Amino acid sequence: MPELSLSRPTSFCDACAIRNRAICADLDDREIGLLNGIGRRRHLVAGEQLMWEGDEAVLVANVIEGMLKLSTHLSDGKEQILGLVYPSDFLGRPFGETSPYGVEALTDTVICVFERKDFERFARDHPRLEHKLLERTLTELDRSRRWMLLLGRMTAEQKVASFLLEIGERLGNAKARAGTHVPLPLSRQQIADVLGLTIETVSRQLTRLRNAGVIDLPSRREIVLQDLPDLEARAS
Amino acid sequence: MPELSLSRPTSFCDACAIRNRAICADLDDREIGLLNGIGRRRHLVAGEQLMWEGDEAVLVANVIEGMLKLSTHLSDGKEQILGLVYPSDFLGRPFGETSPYGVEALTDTVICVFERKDFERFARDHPRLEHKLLERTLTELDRSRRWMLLLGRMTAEQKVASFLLEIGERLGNAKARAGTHVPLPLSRQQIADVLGLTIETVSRQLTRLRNAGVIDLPSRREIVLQDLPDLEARAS
DNA sequence: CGACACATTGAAGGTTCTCAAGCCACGTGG
DNA sequence: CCACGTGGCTTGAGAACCTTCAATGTGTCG
Repeated sequence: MPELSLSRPTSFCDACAIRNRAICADLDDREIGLLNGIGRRRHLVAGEQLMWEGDEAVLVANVIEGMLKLSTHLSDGKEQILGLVYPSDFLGRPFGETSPYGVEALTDTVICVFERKDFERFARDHPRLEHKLLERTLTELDRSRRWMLLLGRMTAEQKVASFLLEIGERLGNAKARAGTHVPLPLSRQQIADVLGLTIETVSRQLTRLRNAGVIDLPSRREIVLQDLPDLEARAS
Repeated sequence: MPELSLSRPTSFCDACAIRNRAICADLDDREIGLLNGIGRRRHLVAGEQLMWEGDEAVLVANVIEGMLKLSTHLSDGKEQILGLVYPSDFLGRPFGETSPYGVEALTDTVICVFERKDFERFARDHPRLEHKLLERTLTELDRSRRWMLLLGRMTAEQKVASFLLEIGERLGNAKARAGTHVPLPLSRQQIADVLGLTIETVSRQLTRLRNAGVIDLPSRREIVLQDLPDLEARAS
């Protein structure tokens, strides 16, 4: 922890990979210093559960590296993934007592965690932070509503194509181009749980797309988007 | 407009039915006066469209009376209702350029509208209001995510039962009791568009529930919840 | 190499959708 | 007052899509 030996208490945040994209972006040095005082870094390994559905929401976090899922279950055990969380996204439920979903790391992950109460106090004292959080929450609400259209009205093919486009955009670290190699942080079962399908239907749709030359599947955890326009047409 | 003749510029808000439940709840008299200066009341008749999907988002509003729907369409015309908006709810997309959904009144409606730009300026100057808006947006996000579970993983019967319970809670002006008479502000087609089903499936499920004695359907636009525990069991 | 988890493929089945007809409530005009 | 038309809702039959169940295939790690 060489950061702690510095005289200025800025350590983590200065070197933070998402410093300018997360909700902390608008804070000045003094504020960052304060925030740094109540947060700490934490590593999660793939598959590790950070929060459980219905449990008391004790912490919130910024995602620095890696990817997580938010998910909930029906009484018969069927799972629905409610959201995927990417680097620079905010994680957790401030101003609420219990977590309405479970949070699990899909890949090895680094997050910057805060006690929820500490974070709330800080947020109420720093409107610029709260404003950033509001903008982010509004964007997330739009995103989840677009997902409702997918879940309610799309066919299996449209769902899978939409999913591939989304993941391509967010992980192809640029607007997806033809031939983009995309790492796939989800298993087939998890893709099914995102799309409200079964694992078999997802598998069939993927091989259909591969046979049509629209995508390639070099391994279970990689996808190559070969014909973007075609994929977009199928996602319509 | 007798309010304008008063010396204090408080008029509308003082008499507002949702004064203590909307996002304005935490404002003091001076702030309410300012807010009142940039807002105005507007009436909508059932079926009237307030905003169109994809259009520039020029206004935001508080709902005072009545009910509205947020909806979006697939290219082939299929509609998905993304949310129902009740009295005291906030309406619109602040801090965004275009509206990601259309807004239409389901019943005759009274709203308190603001130019989006005016509202944003006011919000940034009044952190207490922005905080209220944040809490509301977080709650709305939770709600829309719960709806994702419904859309992705529930059977038609579970969807219809869940819908009836939700509407019973929000319109039965109390925690729903057995025998509660619930007005139904949606047509069968609109219910289908909320649940991601077809009108025929909704109709069949409703008659199944009626035949089972769980509900009664005195008219097309009324529902009586007769056996709450049974309905809850079917919604599980 | 063998065991295991995960993924693919196939065949059968079911729930929901589609298409079509009939029903009901309501309003209008004869 | 009743016939009639209209729009919304219900009901039925058949088809489609996705699921379920089951077997086979593939990659990874000891």
